[in-house]
Amino acid sequence: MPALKGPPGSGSHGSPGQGQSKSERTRERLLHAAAVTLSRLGYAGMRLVDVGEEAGVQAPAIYYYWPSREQLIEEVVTVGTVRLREYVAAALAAAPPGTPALDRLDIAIDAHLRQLMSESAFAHAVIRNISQLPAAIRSHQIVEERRYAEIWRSLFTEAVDSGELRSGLDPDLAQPLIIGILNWAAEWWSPKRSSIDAVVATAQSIVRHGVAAEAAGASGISGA
Amino acid sequence: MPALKGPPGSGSHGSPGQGQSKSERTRERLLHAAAVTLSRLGYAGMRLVDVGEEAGVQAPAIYYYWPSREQLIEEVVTVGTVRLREYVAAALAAAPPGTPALDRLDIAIDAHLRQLMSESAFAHAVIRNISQLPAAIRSHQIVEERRYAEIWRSLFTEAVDSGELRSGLDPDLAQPLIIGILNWAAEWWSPKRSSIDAVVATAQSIVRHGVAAEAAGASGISGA
DNA sequence: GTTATCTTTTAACCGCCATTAGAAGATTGC
DNA sequence: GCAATCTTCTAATGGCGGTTAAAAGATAAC
Repeated sequence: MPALKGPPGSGSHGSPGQGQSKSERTRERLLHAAAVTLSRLGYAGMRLVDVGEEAGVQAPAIYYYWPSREQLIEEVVTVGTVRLREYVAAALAAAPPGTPALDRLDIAIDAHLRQLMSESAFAHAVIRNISQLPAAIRSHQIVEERRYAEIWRSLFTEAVDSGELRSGLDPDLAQPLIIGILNWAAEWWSPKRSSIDAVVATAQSIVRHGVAAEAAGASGISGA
Repeated sequence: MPALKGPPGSGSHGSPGQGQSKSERTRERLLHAAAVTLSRLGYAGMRLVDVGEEAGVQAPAIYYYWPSREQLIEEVVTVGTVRLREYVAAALAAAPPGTPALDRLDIAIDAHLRQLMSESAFAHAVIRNISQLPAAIRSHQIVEERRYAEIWRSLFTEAVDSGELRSGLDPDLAQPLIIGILNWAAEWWSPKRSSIDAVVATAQSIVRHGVAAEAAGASGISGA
């Protein structure tokens, strides 16, 4: 009975694959393959054979790293949610203090969209599957998701408090509607269709005008 | 070898269930059950047992009406797309001639959201599954979807031509982004959370301000 | 009330896929 | 280069679920 690896990658997703053991790299390759396959075929449709194929490995090899298919999926969606949250949080944290709420909203939109469209199949896998995931698998993910939602909630709260949000707009409805703009991009966008920059800019423009108080200008932040 | 029913419901989805034979009603019940189950469990996760259970029938009974699981799903997604398109098209057709493009946009948003949130599990099933459906199953659906997309494209074209769309906004990007606001509502909205009317009004408000040319007023049409 | 047809059920069948067992290949320390 | 461990493979196993077969229940016409 070989001692199963604890999850070593849990904190090291900054710079992908250099100074790790072969085993660690295989594990990451499998996790990534699972994310890709999961977003293509869905929760019930993802076969371990597909994952193995995507990673260049036979299916049973997966059991060396995870005790079950369910655990693998659980890690994919948890990692996907965590990375998305951390990416957006980091972008916001990098903004100088005193940045207006609407500019911070632009930053969050930029980060969320980029993470979704280019950075990782993980966020993609989460967004396409949460609604169909058995509750048992979401136990960890759901915690992270709530933490992420909290970021957006506070963005809107800031905007309300500073008077930047158009009055009469319910922030508790506006927020999920705006998220919809971003998340749905995972369904239709492809690099052939347009540049990421163009999508980000258009989304920012629509959202800013869509929620800003009447007086607000149309400017944005620099091109981050 | 009992002659399989041709699809009798193909044109009669206006007023649900009164003057039909028991068989026709069972077929509709099964189709609806399939839509519900499909949106809950996804393409690969939908079991015929679940569909049967939802409809109060044993699974093999399904084969009296459809030759295979795939054909059943194909009908669900096709019907879902057709109904959505027809519902939105009808709402737009009811607008008086000369209605400004942005007001027509409000109408389309209203219709799309209502169809999605209350009218039918069908649109729901489509939206949650298109990306994961095998191409073979989408052959018919995809045609209807293109026709539906054409409605939205022309809405935006009208808005551009009449100068109601904010200049600098790419309508080919704005359109799918706006659709995202609507479709994603299927993921988060529940009747416990808010009224449909509130969601519709908020979405309309965000979209109107989001895409309107600077001079445009914030008014809408009457409440439907 | 009997017969022909329509509808639904129960009881297999069969293939697919997660999982397990156990053997073979790497890898590393010595 | 040899042994211990780590990693991956090939070859079963077992259950689940789509599908088929054939019988049993409705239904309607006469």
